[in-house]
Amino acid sequence: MNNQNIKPTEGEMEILQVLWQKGNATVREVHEALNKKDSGYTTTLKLMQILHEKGMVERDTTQKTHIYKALVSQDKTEKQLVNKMIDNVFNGSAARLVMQALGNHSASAAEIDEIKKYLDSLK
Amino acid sequence: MNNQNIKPTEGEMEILQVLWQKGNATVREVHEALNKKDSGYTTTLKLMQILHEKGMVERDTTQKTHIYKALVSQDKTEKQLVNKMIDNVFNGSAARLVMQALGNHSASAAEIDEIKKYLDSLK
DNA sequence: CAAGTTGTACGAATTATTTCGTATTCAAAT
DNA sequence: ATTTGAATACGAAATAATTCGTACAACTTG
Repeated sequence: MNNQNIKPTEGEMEILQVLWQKGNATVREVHEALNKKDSGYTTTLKLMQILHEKGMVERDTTQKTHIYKALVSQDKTEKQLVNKMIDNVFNGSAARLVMQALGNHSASAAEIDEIKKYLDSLK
Repeated sequence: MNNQNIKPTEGEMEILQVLWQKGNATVREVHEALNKKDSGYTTTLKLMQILHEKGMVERDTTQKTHIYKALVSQDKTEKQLVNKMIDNVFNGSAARLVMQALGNHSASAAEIDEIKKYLDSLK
């Protein structure tokens, strides 16, 4: 199996989000984007170092201030997490998850149309 | 807010699943349903006791062998977890989660039809 | 009734995750 | 050059979650 197991923790996930959104960023940028009142700069730093150890991000260390970039793709990571939830929570039924997601967050009419279009494209 | 915060851990979640499916069950029944090779009976027991402490399950202790039953609803719990994922992973977009869930191979043609029907019913 | 079996209770060890304290390095500014 | 500020490194504390060992109670059943 070609299966790289991407399993970011919740804290790691928050950081990856920022990196995906920004493309690349310094620790300070990430830390400020998250602006957590409950944890300090070195916590963010540490988490990013751990992400690096685990091979989920790369960094440019040619300058004093390192620049980080996600190595795992947002798409793959999201798929992993969603699949895990489908298995763990919805007993393997993607449809059940979808309905729960929509029944819920009162998706707008526009969103619903978008999803229908998407469903058609799957055929 | 009337918001009871249901936040089962992954291990707790597995047990709740069995309880929802079976209606009620003994520790042994749950443990066997899960058949984990990597953890013993007392682990399952402990987790179920913790669920009880937290008020997520109730139990009938009139007999020697206790009988457990979920107190939190499957629907509410699923909603919580899905919402959390929408927020944490999909930046608040239910539609993105849905598409990610369906873009997988997890959804069969039949499932997709079912979802479309469901979408129509939402209007 | 004694021995074995099955159950609960629960503290404590283990493992995972997050958070921080502190040392050190580098660069800019006085 | 010295001070100051902003950065990394990293061990270790704090917290959370899982797992287990072991004591003990309650039922078989021989």
